[in-house]
This record gives sequence, structure tokens and C-alpha cells, in this order.
Amino acid sequence: MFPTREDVHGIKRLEVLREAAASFNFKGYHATSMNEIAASLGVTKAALYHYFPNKNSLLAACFEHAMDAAFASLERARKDGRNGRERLVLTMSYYVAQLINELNCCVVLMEEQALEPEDHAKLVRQRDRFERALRAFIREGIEDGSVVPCDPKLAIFVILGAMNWVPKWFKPSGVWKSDQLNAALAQMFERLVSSSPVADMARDVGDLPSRAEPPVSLISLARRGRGPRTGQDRKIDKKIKAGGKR
Amino acid sequence: MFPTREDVHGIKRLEVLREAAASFNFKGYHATSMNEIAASLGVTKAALYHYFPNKNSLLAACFEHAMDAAFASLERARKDGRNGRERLVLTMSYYVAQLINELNCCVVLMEEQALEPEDHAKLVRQRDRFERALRAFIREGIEDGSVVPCDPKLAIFVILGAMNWVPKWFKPSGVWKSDQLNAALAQMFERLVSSSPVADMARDVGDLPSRAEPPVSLISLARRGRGPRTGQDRKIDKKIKAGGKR
DNA sequence: CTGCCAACTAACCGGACGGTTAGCAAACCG
DNA sequence: CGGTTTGCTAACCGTCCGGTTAGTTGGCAG
Repeated sequence: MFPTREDVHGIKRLEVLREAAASFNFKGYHATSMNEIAASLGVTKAALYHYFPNKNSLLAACFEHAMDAAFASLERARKDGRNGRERLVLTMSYYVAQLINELNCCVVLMEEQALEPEDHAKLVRQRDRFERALRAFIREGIEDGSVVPCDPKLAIFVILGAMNWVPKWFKPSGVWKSDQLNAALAQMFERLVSSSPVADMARDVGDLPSRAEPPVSLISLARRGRGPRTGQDRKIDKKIKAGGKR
Repeated sequence: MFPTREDVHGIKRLEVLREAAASFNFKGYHATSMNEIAASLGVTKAALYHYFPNKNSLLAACFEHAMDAAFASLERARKDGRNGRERLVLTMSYYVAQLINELNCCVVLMEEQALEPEDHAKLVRQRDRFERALRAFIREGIEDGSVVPCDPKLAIFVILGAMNWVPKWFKPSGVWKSDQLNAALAQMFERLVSSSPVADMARDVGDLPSRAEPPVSLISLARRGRGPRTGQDRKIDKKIKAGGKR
């Protein structure tokens, strides 16, 4: 079955979201104009309003996406981890993995105050719930002996800070691969909270084992950053479609 | 000697800077308008242009201030610390202490890409130098046995991330005092990099010993957030000045 | 072939924001 | 005292940006 019109719409919508998330992360929400997002995707500003009602809803969707990933990671880690420490470290690991290859290097957006009041309130509720769950892992770990006695609040702030700083220096195209980063961060967090001496850490993150390259989005990648579409592009579209069906 | 006109000018300039830094940290550079900064100080926008040529130079001054504090902390720690680990942890401790009470809770500004190209280049140079010095502390510590073998780059990224996240959750008016925060962060960083088992950490940051309240700025505090000055204010100014001389 | 709808562009609108100008009042200086 | 400078306000300007509108094109259903 070929993709229906609705499928295509959904995929393009996601493309817009990824582009926006990448820009918001890199330059900040207010420093990113709708025109810029549109131009990077090779369309005009007005086209974006077919997928999102306004700029703010784009930001809200980014946060929603991130929080979904957070809770999914939480659930997976709850099952896979055997004690508080393992669950905590696994949560962060799953979380960063999911966001890095779904939302194009974005880890966590920082300008939550730019959200509309309702969206903001919702985010704060969800984030609090997430952070409470993480702190609970710390307490659980202290009780089961896997985590060193410490202030759970502070420990989680430190870990989240390190996580949220990642987009500022990590580029998926750099020497460190995303799964190397992920493993190295897990080692660091483990050392931070573990009650017992931790196995040696990597002396060089680049030496960690790494799987194959993560998949890259296909749609609109060829057109990225080449200005608005022209009549010529429509013909190309037609050709591609015809070629695809053959 | 009473303050000269230049003294007053310098003090007010610093007040503007503090207010701007606090706003930039809280809402972000682009989300803060000159009107808002001015209003919080009880003046009009145009008044700000007596102290800074434009908005961007305000941001540049913030970064300059922060980098000065960074290098000062580095030097102090180089002398006070007895090995790589101590020097690293002391640097961060001095740094956060200085910024918290000089720049009103600001730790590090994040929107460096908003700077003018020249300012940005200068900042990047300085920041790289700072980070290289921190990484050198890690390497020094690994050699002298005070730091666990690890990737210096990653360790510093993790520590800086935790630091730069502080302004997102720490409020000087909250239950944790700034020196409690400082001590607790030092414990965390120590545990992260130390080669040997670390003394127990605080179970509750609020239980850490704390000195008296940090000093609060006096100038313009009374007027903060009460709209532009009117003729009435001038008379108040006069009274204050007269009273001060008596 | 015909009519409709989705997708998109080009052009435009209103408002906010950075920055400027003119002018006034107090402070300083001889 | 008079003349100049400083510190500020009120009003204004140009630009950019979020969002809208009208119109065009191509695919698709009947």
C-alpha cells in the first residue's frame, strides 16, 4: 500500500516538528523565526500553518514529544532495572537515546516559560511527576543499598543538568557517536550515585563500542536549505512520484 | 569622601547589568525587552542607553563578567588546591559563589549565539581556555592519583552542565541557602571524579551549615517595579541625598 | 472531462521591539 | 549667578516577525 494523503501529511508534520526542535534547541525559541524554519524545509512560512496553528503550538509539541519519551523511558526502566540505581540510570539512557534519534539531537528544550499558560502548567505538572519518579528511584536505591546516601533532589538536579547541557556540545556528526555518548553518560551517572566502587570509566568516549550509524530522515532532506519551491520543483515532485510507482 | 558622579554612574551601570543578567537568565535574551529591564528598575527604556550603547552590549557585559569570575576562580583554586581534584572542585565552588552574589543568582548565560560575531569569537576563545584549564585539572588529578581515570572532556561537560542548570531551579530566596548549595554541589562533583571513596554526602542540602544571609543590593531596590519616575521621585532623590550628607 | 479539495505561494497587516531625538530639570562649575 | 553638562522622559521611527488572506496549481473522485 502506498502512503495515503493523510500519511504524507503526518510525515511532513513530523518533519516540521523535527526542524523546529533542532532550531529551538540550537538558537532558542525566540531567536528562531517561522520564516527560518520554513526556509530550511524549502517552503514558505504560510505552509507551516497547514501543520501547526501557530509558533507556540510548535514549541508545545516539542515538549509533548519530550515528555512522552520521558515517561516511556521511565516505564521501560522500571521493568528492566533490578534496583533503584539501575532504574535511574536506565531511564536516562533510554531517554537520551530516544530523543537523539527521534528529534534530531534535541535532548530537552529550555524555554518552557515561552509556552502559553495552559501548556506551561501541563508541562510543569508532567515534569514534576517525572522528577518525582526519578527521586523515588534514588530513595529506592538508598534503601536497597544500590545508591549512596545523598539528597535525592540535588542528585536529580545534577543529573538533569548534565543531560540538558548535552545539546550545547554534542553534534551527532562529531567524533563521538550517539550510542558512545549514551554509554559514557550512563557510566558517569552510575559513578555519581552508586554506593559501591564502580567499574573503570572510559578514558576516551570515542573508544567505546558503537553500532552502525543511526538512520537519517529521508523526506525533504534533499531539499533542505535551498529556498522556497518554484514551478520547477513541482515537476521534480511529479517525476519522483512517477518513478516511485514504477 | 562622598561618591562622585562617576561613582554613582558606575554603580547604576552595575545595577542595570544585574537586572539584565537576572532577566536574561530567567527568560532568555530574546524574550527580554529593553522596556522590561527599564521598568523593573523604575526608569524608561531610553535611560538604559546612557549606560550601554545597545542591548547586545548588555549581553556581552554579562558574559565578560562571568568569564572574569571564571578566571579569577581558576587562579585562586590553582593556589589553594593541593591536587588536581581539589583544584577542580574549588574552581567550581569559587565560581558559583562569586556569580551568585555578584550577578544576582546568575550562573552562566546560555544564549551566546546571540552575541555579535566579534564578541562571540572572544567568548568562545575565553570559554575554550577555561574548559581546557578544567580538563587539565582532571588530567593532573588522574596523574597525581586524586581523580579516577576517565575522559576529561566528558567529565567537564557533565560538571558544567550541572552548574549551568542551577539557575533553572535555584532561587536565593528558597529553602536552600546559596552557601549550602555551593557545599552540596562540591560534594557531588567530588564524588563524581574522586579516585577514592568520598566522605558521606548530605542527606538533605538544607541541613548543611550556612552563614548569614548574603548582602543584598541597596540601590534602586526600593523603587524596583514601580513604573517610570515622575517629578515626585526627583524630590525623593533630593531628600535621600540631603539626608545622606547630614 | 468537471468540480472539488488539499497544498502551497505571494502579498499583505498590525503590533512589538530596538534604537533615536528633542527637550526639560537638576546638578555642577566658574 | 549664568552657562554647561548630566540624567532622564516622552514621543517617535523603521524594521522584523507572527499570523492572515487571496489566489494558483495539481491530484483525485465521480
